Amino acid sequence: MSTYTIKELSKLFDVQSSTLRYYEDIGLLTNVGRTDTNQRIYTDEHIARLNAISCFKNTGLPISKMQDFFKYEANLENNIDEIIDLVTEHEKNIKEQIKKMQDELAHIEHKVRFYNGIKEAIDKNAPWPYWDDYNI
Amino acid sequence: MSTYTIKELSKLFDVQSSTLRYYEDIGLLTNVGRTDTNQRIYTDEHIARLNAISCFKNTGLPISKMQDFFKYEANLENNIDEIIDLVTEHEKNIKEQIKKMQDELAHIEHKVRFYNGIKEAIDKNAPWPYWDDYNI
DNA sequence: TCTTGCCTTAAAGTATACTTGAAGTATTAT
DNA sequence: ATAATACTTCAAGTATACTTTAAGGCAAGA
Repeated sequence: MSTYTIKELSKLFDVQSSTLRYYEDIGLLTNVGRTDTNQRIYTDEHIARLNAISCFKNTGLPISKMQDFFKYEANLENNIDEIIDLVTEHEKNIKEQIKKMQDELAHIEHKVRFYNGIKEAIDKNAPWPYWDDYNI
Repeated sequence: MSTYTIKELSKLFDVQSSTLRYYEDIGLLTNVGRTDTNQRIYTDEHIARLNAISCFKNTGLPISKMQDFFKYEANLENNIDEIIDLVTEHEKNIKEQIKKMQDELAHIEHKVRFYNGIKEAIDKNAPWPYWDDYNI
């Protein structure tokens, strides 16, 4: 089983060392070992944790929910319903977010086409496309 | 051309009145009219603005970029390249966000299946599924 | 007319998620 | 050995995006 220094994890996950200390302070990272000179040692357990944190973060799960999640996970038998609720609700949220982003992407793509149309008109000294077409 | 009170816009866009005042303070809403007793009056121009703000917000564009966008839009002839850059980069960001969310959704769906498997095992008093399967 | 409730400004406060600073100890390269 | 860099704790600071408070003016129903 491998071990890692704070700097190694920092590079692996592209987070600052201070963020790793912060995650430990607030209970997202637990059971962090120490060298005889008090420096943190992480293990593959922490790699797995940080993969989960990264996934949760990328999908907009707030830290408070992550704290709940890892607390539930530490005592899964007694919190299985709570953890299922948490991940199921988060799954639903992600699907809604994706749908919303896809809808809004269409609007942004429209804006990109619209302003490129304006630029062409400016370059050719031609009249601008109608603004009526803009606010769809 | 219709006009709207702050309360009407607040309800239409599901934002607090204070947020509409804040958006005006920081330049996201401009040319807001007043009644003879100093109360704000909005027009369809502001409806269009708030649709754009809402779209940008839903797709994670920071307010500082929105400020740039509306400043460019107010003087489009001289800022057409800047506004095209802004919306094109934002389009790219949204696409990346959607892709990332779709990838991470697969992980969350895996967690949902995994914890439901645990729950079934608990309910049946059966042994738990292997943790090896968990960290994919 | 009174009361309730919405409007106004300006400044201060809040929530979330870190980040930085200070002071001190430890490690690494020359 | 010495200098530069990295580690430690703990508290305070920062960034973003609002939200609330205070103190007062305006408005609509009983």
